[in-house]
Amino acid sequence: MVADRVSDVFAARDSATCRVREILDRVGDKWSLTVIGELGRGSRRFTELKNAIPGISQRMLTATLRGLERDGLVSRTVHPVVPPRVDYALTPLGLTLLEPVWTLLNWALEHMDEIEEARGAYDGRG
Amino acid sequence: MVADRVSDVFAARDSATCRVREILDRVGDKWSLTVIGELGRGSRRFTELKNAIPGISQRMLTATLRGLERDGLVSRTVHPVVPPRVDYALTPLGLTLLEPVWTLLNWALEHMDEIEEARGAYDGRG
DNA sequence: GACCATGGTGACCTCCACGTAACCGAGGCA
DNA sequence: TGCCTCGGTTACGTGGAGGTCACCATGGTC
Repeated sequence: MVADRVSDVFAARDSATCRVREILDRVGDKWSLTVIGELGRGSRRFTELKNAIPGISQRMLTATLRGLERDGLVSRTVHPVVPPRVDYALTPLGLTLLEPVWTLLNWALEHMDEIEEARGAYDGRG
Repeated sequence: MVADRVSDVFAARDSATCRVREILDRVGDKWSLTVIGELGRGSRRFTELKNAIPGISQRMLTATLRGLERDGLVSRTVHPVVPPRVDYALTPLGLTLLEPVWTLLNWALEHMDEIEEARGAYDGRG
């Protein structure tokens, strides 16, 4: 049963919970997952990312990419030409992240209706 | 390949990305995953949760539980006794969430070292 | 009458994630 | 001499997440 495995891992609170929080802090911000999803489709230039992700500001795209680069999830390649050309891509480590993300995404797609319904019921009760 | 599936889902930006953001907003806050993890081990009373989760304040525990209850992930059972007794447990829907959470947790445990190392290298370069 | 535990609620404050807007430097091009 | 593009950086402002602390109702118990 899945619950048992989860419990076992969660039980080691010092190591596990704090670590999962660290990765949630990384991936749980507003743009990281979207950027990772876009880069999952292939290498992208800065401006390509900006155009592909509606609503993201230049500043936030830079910040998000820096964070992902710092954590070794994304690689940054500068081509010394004019105008500048910078390519971003998922690293091998970044690629391995796609699977857990996909699992979560899939869960969201499968159960969003139930959640929506539960919210309606809860709010209806007051 | 996992990347392809992820990309396909992410490609439907309107439906998928916004939905995964919704679930990340729920699960990505500071305490929800920890509470879910604890409840994954079995039903718990309010005070048991408070004691089991070091650092959480009464107010945040209440808020977190209310949010999870609203989304149908956690059930709340009040026993009309004195002093009050309130039991919290994962709903069937909440139980299904354990698997994707476990996947993410597992990824975190497997790759945290690499991330730590990447951070060190990045910060070292300045 | 005073004190305890339980399961909260509400006022208040702080900090930071995020948004907006302006600016920048190198070179091509007209 | 400007003006363009690309890939940023910097200054500044704001909302909301989350922390702290006080307070509360109930009834048992001493």
